[in-house]
Amino acid sequence: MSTDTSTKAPRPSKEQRIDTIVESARKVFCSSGYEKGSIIDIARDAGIAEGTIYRYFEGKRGLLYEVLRRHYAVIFEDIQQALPAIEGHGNRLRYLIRRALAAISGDRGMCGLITRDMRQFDDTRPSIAQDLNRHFGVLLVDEIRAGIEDGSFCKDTSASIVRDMIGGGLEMIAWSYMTTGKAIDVDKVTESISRTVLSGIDSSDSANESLASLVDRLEHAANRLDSE
Amino acid sequence: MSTDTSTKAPRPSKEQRIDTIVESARKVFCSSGYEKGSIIDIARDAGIAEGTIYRYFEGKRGLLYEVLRRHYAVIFEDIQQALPAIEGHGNRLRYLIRRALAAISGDRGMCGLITRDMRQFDDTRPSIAQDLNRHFGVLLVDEIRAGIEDGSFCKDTSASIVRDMIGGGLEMIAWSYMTTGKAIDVDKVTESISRTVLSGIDSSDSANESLASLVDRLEHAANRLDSE
Amino acid sequence: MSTDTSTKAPRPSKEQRIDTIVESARKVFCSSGYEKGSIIDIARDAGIAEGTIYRYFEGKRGLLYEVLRRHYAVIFEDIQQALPAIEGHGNRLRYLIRRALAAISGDRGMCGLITRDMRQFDDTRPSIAQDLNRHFGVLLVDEIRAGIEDGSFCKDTSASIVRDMIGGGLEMIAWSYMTTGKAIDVDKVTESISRTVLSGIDSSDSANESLASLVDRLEHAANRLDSE
Amino acid sequence: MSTDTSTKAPRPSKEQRIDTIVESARKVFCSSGYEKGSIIDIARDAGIAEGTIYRYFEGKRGLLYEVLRRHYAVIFEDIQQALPAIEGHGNRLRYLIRRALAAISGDRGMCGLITRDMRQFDDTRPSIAQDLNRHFGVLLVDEIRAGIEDGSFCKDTSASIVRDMIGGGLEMIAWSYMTTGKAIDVDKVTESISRTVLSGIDSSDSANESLASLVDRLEHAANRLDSE
DNA sequence: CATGAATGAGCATTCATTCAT
DNA sequence: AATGAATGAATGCTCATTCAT
Repeated sequence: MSTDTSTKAPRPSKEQRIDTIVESARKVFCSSGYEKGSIIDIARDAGIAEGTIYRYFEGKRGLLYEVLRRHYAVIFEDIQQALPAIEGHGNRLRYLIRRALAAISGDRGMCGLITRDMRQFDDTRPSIAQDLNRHFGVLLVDEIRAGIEDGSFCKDTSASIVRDMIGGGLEMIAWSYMTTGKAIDVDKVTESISRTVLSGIDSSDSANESLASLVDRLEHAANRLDSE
Repeated sequence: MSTDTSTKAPRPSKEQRIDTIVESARKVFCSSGYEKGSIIDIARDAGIAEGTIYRYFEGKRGLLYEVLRRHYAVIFEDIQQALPAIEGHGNRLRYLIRRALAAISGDRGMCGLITRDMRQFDDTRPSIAQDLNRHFGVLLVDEIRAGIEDGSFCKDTSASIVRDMIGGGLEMIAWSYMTTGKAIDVDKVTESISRTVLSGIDSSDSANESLASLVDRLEHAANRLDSE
Repeated sequence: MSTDTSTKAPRPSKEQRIDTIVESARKVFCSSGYEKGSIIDIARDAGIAEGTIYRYFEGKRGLLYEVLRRHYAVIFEDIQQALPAIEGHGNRLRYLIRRALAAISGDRGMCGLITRDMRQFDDTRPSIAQDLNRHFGVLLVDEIRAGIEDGSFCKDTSASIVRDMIGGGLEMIAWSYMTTGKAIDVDKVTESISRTVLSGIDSSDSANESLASLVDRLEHAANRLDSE
Repeated sequence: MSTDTSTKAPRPSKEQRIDTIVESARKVFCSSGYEKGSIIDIARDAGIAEGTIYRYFEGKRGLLYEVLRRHYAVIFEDIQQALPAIEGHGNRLRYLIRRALAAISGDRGMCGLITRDMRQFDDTRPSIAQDLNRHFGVLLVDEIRAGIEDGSFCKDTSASIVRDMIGGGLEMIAWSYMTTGKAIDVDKVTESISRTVLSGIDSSDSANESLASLVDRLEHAANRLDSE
C-alpha cells in the first residue's frame, strides 16, 4: 500500500521505502509519461515528501532508470532460467521473442514509457537504453551468433541486423499496442516473427519445403520397399 | 510578383523566406532536438524576428511538421519514380530498404530528430508519425501484400509484422547511427536486411545447404531402391 | 457592404472608406471585445489592409473612440430633436431614461463593449468615457438643475448624485443584459427608474400617510375656527 | 506547527507569507491594474520568488480574487455586525450606502481595480463580480424587499431596479473619485442618495409641502381669529 | 494611396532540486 | 531521517504599429 503513512507504521526499512517509491514512480510514469509525471505526484502517491525521494535516488532520471531496470530485471530473470532448458537456437530465439511480447502485451503503460521516453536519455553514459534495451539485444545477438557457429543459422547472417529487426519489430508492435490498445495475439505474432526470421518470406523456400516433402514421400516409399 | 531576387535581395520572396525558416528550423531541431530547440534560436539563425515565423507557420509544431515533411517528400518522390521500373517484389522491397538507409546514413541529425522526437506527437490526429513514418510502412505493406498475392511470398506471411520488422529494424539502425556516429554500409546492410526478410536465417531450409542435404537423402533413398 | 473589394469599384471616397472601417470595427469589437478584437480582423472584415486603417485612424484606440462616438451620436441626435417638444422636467428625464434603455436593449454587443471596455481608457485626456458617457450625464444634470430652478424638483437635490444613480443604474442594467441576455422591458424599467427618482420609495411621506396627517391638522384648525 | 514567529522570523508562517503576498498583490493591482500588474512585480514587492506565489495561489486570477475578497470581507463583516442594531429599513439602507461610500473614499486604488477590472472576469462561473459585488446587491435587495413587505416602502417598487440605481450610483461615484481624486463627502453623498431613493426628487411632495404650508396659513389664520 | 511583411516587447506558469528546520 | 517551502530559469505566442515597396 502506497498510502501507508499512518501513525503507527514504525519506520519502513530502507528497502521497503525504495520499493514504495519505485512502484509509485512506475505508476506515475506509465500513466503520465516521463515529462508530465512530476516528482510531487510520485511523492504524494508514495505518501512521502519530495525531498525524501532525493535521499534514495539521484533525481528524476535515476528514478526512471530504476523503474525500467526492475521491469527488465523480471524479464531477464525469466529468460536466464528458461533459456538453458530450451533446445535449438531457433527455439531459443522464439522464446526470447515470445517473452518480450508477453511483457509488451502485459503492460500497455510501460510500452508507452519505453517507446516514447526511453530514447530521450541517451545523452548520458551509460545510457538507459544502452543498459536495458541493449541487454535484450545482446541476448538475441548471442543466440544468433551461437547458431551461426554451430551451423544452425546461415554463415553470412548479420547478427546485429537480425537483432535490430527483431528488436525494432517488437518496439513497433509495442508502440502500436500503446497507441491503439488493440490486444496482441502473442502466439500468432511470435510465430510470424520467428518464421520470418528463420525462414524468410520468399516462397522459393517453400519450393524447398515441398521438395523436402517429396523426398519424405520418396523415403517413405523406399522404406516400404525396404521392408518388403 | 515580387520575385526580385536579382541583386541585393532587399526583400526575399515568400517562398525564399519560408525556405530560410524551414532550413534554420531543421538545423536547430536536428542539433538540439525539438524540445530544446527554441523558436528564438531558429529566428536568430534565419536572421529574422520571432514573430515573422508565426506569419508563415502555425507554431513550433507546424514548423517541425514542415521540416519532417520535406525530409520525407524527397524520399517519397524518389521512390515513386524508381519503384515502377523495378521488377520483382523482392527487388522492390530491397529498393525501399536501400532508399531508407540512404536517407538515414545521409543525415545523422535527422535520425535523432525522428527517432527521439517523432513519437511525442501522437496526441494529435492525424499525427506527424502517422502521416510520414506510416506512409513508408504502407509502401512496405503494399509490396509485401502484392508479393503474397502473386505467389512471390509465402501465403502465411503477416505483412504487418514484416513491415514492423523492416521499419523497426531501420529505426534501430538509425538510432544506432545517431548515437554512435559509426558510418552505415548501405549496401551491406541492405543486403543483410533483404536476405533475412526474404530467405530467413535458418540454414536448414535455405536453398544451398538444405537442398544439398535433400539431394543427399534423395540419393540415399535412390540407392536403397537401386540396391533392391 | 464591407466586402466590397471587387475589381471595378473605382475607389471608395474617403468618407465611405471610413464608414466601412468603423462599421467593421464595431462588429469586431462588439463580438470579441476591445482587447480580443484585432486590427487584422477589422481589416479583413473591411476588405482592406491593416496599414490602411492607420491612414484614417490614430490607432486601435481611436477606432474604438469613433465606434462609440457614432453609437452615442445617434442617441444624442434623437434626444436633441425630441427633448424640446416634451413638457415637464420629469417627463424629459423619463424620456432620457427610456432612450438610453432603448439603446441598451437594442444592442447587446455594444452593452458589453461599453460596460466592459470603456473604462479602460480614462488614462488619456480627454477620455472616451468623459466625452461620451458623461455627455449623457450632462443631459441628465441639465434637466435636473432646470427642474430644481423652476421648482419642479426639490431644492436640496444633488443633481450630480441623481445623475450618477440614473447613469449607474442604467449601466448595471446594461451589464446585466449583456451577461444574462434576458430581454429588457423598456416601459416597465423606465417607469421603475423614473418613479424611484421622482417620488422615491418611502411610503411614509408619499400621499397616503402624510396626507392623512395633514388632514388631521386641517381638521384640528377647522375645529378651532369652528369652535369660535 | 512551525509558528515560530518569535524573534528573527527566519521563515514566516504560512499565514504571514500569504498575507505578504496578498498585500503586495493589492498594491500592484491597485496601482497598475490587473492586466498590467505582473506576477514578477508582485513577487519582487513581496521579496520572494515567482514560483512561491503559485504554492499559495491558483494563479494570477486567484490572487486577484483573494485581494478583492479580503477587501469586501471587512465591509461585509462590518455590515453584518451593524445592520441588526439599526431600526428601520430606510436607516439600514442609509447605513449600507454610507458603508460603501466609506470603503470607496478610503481606497482610491481599489476603486480603480474594482471599476476597471472586475467585469473582465465574468466568463467564469461563479465570477468574482458575482461573488462579491453581487453580494452587496443582495444586501440592498433584501432590505428593500423587507421594507416593501412591512409597508415601509411603496408596494410597486422594483427592488432590483433600486438596487441597480444605488449600486450603479456608488460605482459611478467610485469611478469619479478614482479619476478625479476629488474627496468624497461621505455624509453629504449618503444623504443625497438616501433622500433620493427614499423620497425622490419630485417636489409634488412639495405638493404635500405646499399643502402643509396652506395648513400653516390656515392655522395662522385660526390663531389670529383665536387671539381676537 | 494602399499594401502587408516584419517587428519584438511582454508574461504566466511549471517543476526538479536544494536545504533550513 | 524526513520534511516541504522556496527557488528561478526557461519559453512560445500575440498583435499593434511601422515603413519599404
